[in-house]
Amino acid sequence: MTQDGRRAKGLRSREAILGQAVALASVEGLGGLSLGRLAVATGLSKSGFFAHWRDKEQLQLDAVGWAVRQWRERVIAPALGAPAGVRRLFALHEARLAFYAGRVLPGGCFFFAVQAEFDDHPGAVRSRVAEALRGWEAFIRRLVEEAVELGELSPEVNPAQLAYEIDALGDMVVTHSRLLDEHEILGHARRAVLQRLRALCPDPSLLPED
Amino acid sequence: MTQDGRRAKGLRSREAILGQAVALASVEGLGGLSLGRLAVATGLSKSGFFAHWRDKEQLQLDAVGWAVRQWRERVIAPALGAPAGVRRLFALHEARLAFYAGRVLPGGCFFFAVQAEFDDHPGAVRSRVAEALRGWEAFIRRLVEEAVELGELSPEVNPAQLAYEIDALGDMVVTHSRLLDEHEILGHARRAVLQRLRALCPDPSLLPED
DNA sequence: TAGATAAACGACCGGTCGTTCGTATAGTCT
DNA sequence: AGACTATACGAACGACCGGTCGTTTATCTA
Repeated sequence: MTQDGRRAKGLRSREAILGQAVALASVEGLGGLSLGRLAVATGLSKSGFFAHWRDKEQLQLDAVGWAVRQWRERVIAPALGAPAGVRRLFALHEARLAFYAGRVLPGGCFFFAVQAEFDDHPGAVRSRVAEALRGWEAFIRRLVEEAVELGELSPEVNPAQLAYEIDALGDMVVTHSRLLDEHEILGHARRAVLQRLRALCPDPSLLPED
Repeated sequence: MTQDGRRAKGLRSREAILGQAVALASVEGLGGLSLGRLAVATGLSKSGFFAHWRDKEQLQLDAVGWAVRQWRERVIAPALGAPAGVRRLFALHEARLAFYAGRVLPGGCFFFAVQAEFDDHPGAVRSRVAEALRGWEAFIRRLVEEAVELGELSPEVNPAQLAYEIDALGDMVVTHSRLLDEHEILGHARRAVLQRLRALCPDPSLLPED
């Protein structure tokens, strides 16, 4: 319980480095993440890293963990502020779009970049990323099921199917908004999910019209 | 017009190399595409490449061009075999899913990998990729407009909006099918577009039920 | 105060990267 | 036959990569 100034400083360093690493990886990917450049970005020396992580893979794994926490705080938590049901489902979609539009990460989305990079590279990092993705899909599915149970979505809805649709319509914003017209793409992504939910909702007045 | 055996051989080499490059880049990305590994995969020497391309960027640009041609042959052309309208639109979606499911490229999709990689890296490659993406989106949009003109889609349909949805629902298959259950994801992607089109189509019998 | 410990550093290693250069070979043209 | 040219090669380069090592500095503990 004694407060060790040394360990506290180390913890601060780790957190700062992981934040930078996630931001950098959202642009360059976890593989293109060079320890040298990361050192420059954090004002530390390259060799100093190995006091905190055994090798690059450990840093990558911790970066995934850090990104999961960030996603929970910036996307999931805000959505949980909305009332359960179809409104919470749409709030989740909007929170995600806001995360992208707000340029929280310079590359848009850590997970998108890392999924595209590691889907064909078996290993510990891929396993963690797949686990995070499964958790995310399961979370959306649960919100769908909640909405069905509350009678706010048609009972004929297939939760896994709708979860895939919502996720896909949001995911594609990351690259397309950077290669095409950002404002237009964000509008398409928002309206696509909104109209889909309104069509399935017995009481569309729960959701904005447009 | 005289057939030069030397140039013919060079052309064959270039085509073989570009095919390998596109396949490799669908896994590693265009940046992670190492000339050394590419040389081994094609049975040539690394230095021999520079007889064909000034530098790596030229090779990358040609690889994008090759991938565009491949996409036209393997996805767009088959779809054009279907009658214009909503059936052609769905045939396009199915041809794309077949391209992924058939493992034509080991990484699933060249464009997906390259878009994720270059959306934040300005330069000639990014410009070409963005141009290819604009062309692809415009193509889907045109098929939507055709279907509307033929009365096979509700006149209230926003073509750009629907094109985004179809593209997004197909795009996300690339990573998700590799990180989750492939068969399930393919089913979600297929059914999502199918049901969306059937709901907008005055004569749903034009499309399969499921 | 002396010893232990954690954080961070500079110098350096072997390996791979993209690229250059000089050269050999084989097909084409005059 | 001789000049020319496209293809391809081996050797070598400078830059950068992930990672190791020994050391210094600051802090905590006995």
